[in-house]
Amino acid sequence: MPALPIHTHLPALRAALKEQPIVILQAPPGAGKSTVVPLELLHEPWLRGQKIVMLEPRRLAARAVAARMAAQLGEALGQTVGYRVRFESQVSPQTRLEVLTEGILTRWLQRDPGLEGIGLVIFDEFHERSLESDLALALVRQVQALLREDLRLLLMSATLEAKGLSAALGEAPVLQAEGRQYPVELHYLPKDPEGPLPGTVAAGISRALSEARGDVLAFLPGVGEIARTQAILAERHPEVLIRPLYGDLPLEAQQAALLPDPQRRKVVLATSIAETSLTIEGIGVVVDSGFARASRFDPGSGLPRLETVRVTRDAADQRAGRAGRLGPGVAYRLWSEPTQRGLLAQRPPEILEADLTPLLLTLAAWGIREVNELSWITPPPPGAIRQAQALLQTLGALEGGGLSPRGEQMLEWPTHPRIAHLLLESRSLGLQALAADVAALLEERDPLPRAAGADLDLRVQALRQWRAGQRGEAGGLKRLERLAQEWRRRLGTDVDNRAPDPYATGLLLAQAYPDRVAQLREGSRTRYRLSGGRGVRLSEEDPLAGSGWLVAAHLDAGNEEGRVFLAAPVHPEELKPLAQTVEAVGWDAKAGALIARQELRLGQVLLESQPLQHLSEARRVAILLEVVRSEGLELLPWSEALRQWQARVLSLRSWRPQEGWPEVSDAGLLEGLEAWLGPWLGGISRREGFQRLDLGPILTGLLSWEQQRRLDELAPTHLEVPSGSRIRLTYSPEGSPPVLAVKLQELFGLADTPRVNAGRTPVMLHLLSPAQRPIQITQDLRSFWQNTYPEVRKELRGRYNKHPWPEDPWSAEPTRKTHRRGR
DNA sequence: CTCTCCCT
Repeated sequence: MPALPIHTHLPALRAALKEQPIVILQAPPGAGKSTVVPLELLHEPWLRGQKIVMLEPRRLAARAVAARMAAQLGEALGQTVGYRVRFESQVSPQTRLEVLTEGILTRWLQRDPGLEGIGLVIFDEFHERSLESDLALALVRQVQALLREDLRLLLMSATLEAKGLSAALGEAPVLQAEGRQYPVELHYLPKDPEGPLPGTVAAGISRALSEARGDVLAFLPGVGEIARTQAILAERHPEVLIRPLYGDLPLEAQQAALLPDPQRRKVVLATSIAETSLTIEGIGVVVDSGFARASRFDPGSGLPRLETVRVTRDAADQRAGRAGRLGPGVAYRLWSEPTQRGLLAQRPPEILEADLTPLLLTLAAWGIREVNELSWITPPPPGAIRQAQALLQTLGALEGGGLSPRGEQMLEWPTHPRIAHLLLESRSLGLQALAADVAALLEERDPLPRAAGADLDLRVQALRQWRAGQRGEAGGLKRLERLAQEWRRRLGTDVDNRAPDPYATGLLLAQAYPDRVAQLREGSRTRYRLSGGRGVRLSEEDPLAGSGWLVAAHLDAGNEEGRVFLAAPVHPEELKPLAQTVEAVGWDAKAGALIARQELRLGQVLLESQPLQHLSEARRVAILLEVVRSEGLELLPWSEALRQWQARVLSLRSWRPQEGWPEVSDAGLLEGLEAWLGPWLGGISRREGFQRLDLGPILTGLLSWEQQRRLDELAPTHLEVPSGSRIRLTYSPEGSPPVLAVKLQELFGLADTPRVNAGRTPVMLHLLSPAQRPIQITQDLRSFWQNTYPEVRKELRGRYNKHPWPEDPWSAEPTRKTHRRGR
């Protein structure tokens, strides 16, 4: 075995693992850690003959690493060294070292939480911080703490963040190994470029072609930029071979980009797929646009959103490192040095940006109610947790905070909970064969070009036609069929190659995506509203445009409106079993009317609505009372007399606090609304109905007979004055003395201020002129006659000469008339 | 104008 840098660190690593439950090995790419370390540890005494498991983030890597190690032992795969990825494994009873993709371990743990027979779990490429590796680590650490103190964990990481990681893991020891990478000379731009990216990258590539040697690898964010850059370069450098490279490219085209061309110099225009997943031979120069596309889960809508973001420092280093695999290389970074200093060190761990539905289902199966029962390096964010819980609830996977029987069934299917639910439901719908095809298509890359539009049914057709015999390699259909075959096997169903029913496809999609049922908006052919609440759009040319109802499987949350990439039409009647019957009962404030409808709803989307047959009186009254509470007592038909009644009762309440007069202020009435108003609301269903209430008797009912009698006696509505007039009193709710507004002439002969409240409360006299103008306000009539009247008389006598102004008011005849017509 | 990558 050739000596790799890692070999010098092996004694320290052995010693650390002997003592420590968790060890971190930091080694850059090329140090040989993935293939050397597991084999070297296989015979450690502390393993006590138990197996080693190593986790890889990608299937390709799991197979390749296992194969390299088997070759080093001179064995076939599946002897001492084996691997497992979904639906594929090479292991035997002799296997002592198993390389797994990360998710496989999580599934193992469900069945065997003690990890029996395993002595060491190695996390390779841990710095990538995939959702699965964070979850696997959290679970395995709990196993270690509760059941398996002897279990050892080794985290292998390529980046320099080992210190922070160590701190998060109880000061786990960190070993650092050197890499075996050739130096890469870095070039920055004097300032950040402006204008469209393809032009900038094309210029960078021209410079790389003239200044450096070897093939060129350029990193761009996505397919659009790659195509535009290719167009510019093809004109400028006809002598160079240009190859695009991205995940959606057919396999043959990908391979063409990987191999060197013997005749021509090659430029590969790649997405971030070439950072780690694919290695290109013969690259001498890297040109890095500095941008990448990243998917972020939007917890608000439950939809992913694709964003163009600046690369992080570790990604930029990884990109540049691609030029230093065979010899010293060069990398052109198309940004400035100040910008470089501002780059984020690493991408945020996936757990912060991903859909957490699968994670939450796993946790529920693990019996975890509260995510922080586990030790996380980065705890999952609350918004995404809530969204995942809501979705699992909708899919019927949860029950009383734990896993439901359906949730348990879902876990038996190695796929996203949405798709597991679709597969399970296909049985009762009698659509198993179609479900197998649909599930495969939902998981894999789209076999058709984007121009084909969003119709999922076209994909089912393509898969079925391919299967029926007109086979070619195009579009990864073979891969799709392998997957579909697995689902058919598990569903116990046969191939069906007939033309599919697009509405059946839509019905299946609705099982997986009940939150993505889309109803066409009125007056539009492309704009839809999702049951989950968001607005989404199809492209104008899409053959599905104009369909009234769709279920969207793949979409992008977008900014204001989302975009649909994959969908199928659906009959709304077929959605009824998924929908919820909701009683829409309440008050439409705008229309001023009671609403009582029974609605069949799928989230925000209304399937059906009909008047509610039985609205209980209690509910109706409760709603109406709430309306009064929110709109106020002014909704009721108050008259001046009733407001006075209210003020009279309140006056007595304040004058005679011991007597138990009721609290009939507006606030008090609102407080006790149910009791006094509730029984009268029977027939009301519109705002006008309140105005037809007979409020007088309703309010009077608040007083006992005795109180009603005493009210009239103690706080009469009117008083008779010497002239014989019955004059209205005006009470105030605060209980200040009631006002008696009366023409002065009507009081002649009266010595003292009239009183109410059994003689205890003198009224407030507003003495008026014959023209009803106030002359004086007083509670002391005697003093008025004595002190003020002579002056008033002098002043007004001339002006109102038809009225009597006797010198002696004490003995004058009271009158409401003028002189002449006086008796 | 506008779909990165990966996985049970």
